Amino acid sequence: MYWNRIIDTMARLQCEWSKKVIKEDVISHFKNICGADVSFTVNNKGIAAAVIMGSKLEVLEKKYKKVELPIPYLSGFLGFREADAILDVVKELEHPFDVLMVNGNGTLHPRGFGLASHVGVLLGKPTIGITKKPIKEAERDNSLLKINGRVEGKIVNGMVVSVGHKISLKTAVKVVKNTSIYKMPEPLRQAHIFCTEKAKEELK
DNA sequence: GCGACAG
DNA sequence: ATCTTGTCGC
Repeated sequence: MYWNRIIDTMARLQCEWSKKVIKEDVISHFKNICGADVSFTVNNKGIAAAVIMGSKLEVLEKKYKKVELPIPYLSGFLGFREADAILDVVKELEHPFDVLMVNGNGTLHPRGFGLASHVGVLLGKPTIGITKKPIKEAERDNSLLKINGRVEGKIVNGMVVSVGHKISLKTAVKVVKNTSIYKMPEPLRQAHIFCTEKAKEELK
């Protein structure tokens, strides 16, 4: 009964908060890069992990934390499921970082406020959204991805890249290219490996 | 019941 | 996301 109203409320908040997203570069040089991801165990519990890498893609710091996911997965509302978990673990990091990479969309989203933007606005730092496949509402135009007729994402090496916050799409693409060895930027890949490993340990 | 889905 | 091996292709 209340579920439809919850969804309406979340959608309204996304529209409102999307106005806060800055789709321009606020810094020009990216030294330390953070990747954060969440793996699930059971009953909406999971492990959030964050990894910081330096300019030569060396690991500077790794952190993980047990988390609870407040709502089930629902396309278009991933931010309300995972953003707090990611913020919790990222805030425990001691090293500084210039940009955060997240497994999800940024402005390539029906209401311009995917997980990466959600995390970015709440954190107040530059974020980049990266996914393996475009969100269903996206329209493809060669390597460009449009939502509501506007270019908000780009396909790079099979990955979908979009602006999370405080960065331009052009720069976001550049950062992703510079940090990719495999088909996923290293900070995100390491964070993913780390949290799935910890999630499996949790199941023992 | 089946397929589809940003994860 | 997660359950899960080998296999085809570059």
